[in-house]
Amino acid sequence: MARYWLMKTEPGVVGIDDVLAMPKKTVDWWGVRNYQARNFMRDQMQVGDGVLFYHSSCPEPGIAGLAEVASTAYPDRTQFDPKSAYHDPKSTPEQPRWVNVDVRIVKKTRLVGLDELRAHPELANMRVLQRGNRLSITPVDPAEWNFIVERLIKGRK
DNA sequence: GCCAACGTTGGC
DNA sequence: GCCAACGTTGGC
Repeated sequence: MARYWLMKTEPGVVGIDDVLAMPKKTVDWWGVRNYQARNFMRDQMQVGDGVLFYHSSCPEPGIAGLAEVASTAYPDRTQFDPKSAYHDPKSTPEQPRWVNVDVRIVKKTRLVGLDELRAHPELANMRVLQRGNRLSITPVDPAEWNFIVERLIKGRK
């Protein structure tokens, strides 16, 4: 059964326009260094799962588009690169610690900002709206996904 | 720049 | 295994 996720990225590093410019509009979701987020990718994500592509740490935080999981998890290339800020000296190709999936943009949408998300009681339980939330990948309820896609994206302007 | 939240580290 | 200190995230 398909699942739904919200995945955060900093548009100053890799934003939705950067991914649209890539071959197949697909990016490897490198750089996750949190075990809970890693485990979501490793243990639960399946090709075709829905993704809310979220911009964070930027002037306009919010959902910037719809995407989908385009691969199962495989080792994150940056963990082996000594020059990368994401290098993990304790990780080896034989026993990689960090993985990522590929994410493909389905469509860029208008920016659905945090304030707008907060305005709807139907979305009040979303992890991304909770105070102090830091987890970069969070599951999204089917009802929340449907509300956002049907009411906030397709249903408006 | 502030600070809440929380994951990670390391001494014991 | 505990837990204080430290580091990071991310909205404001």
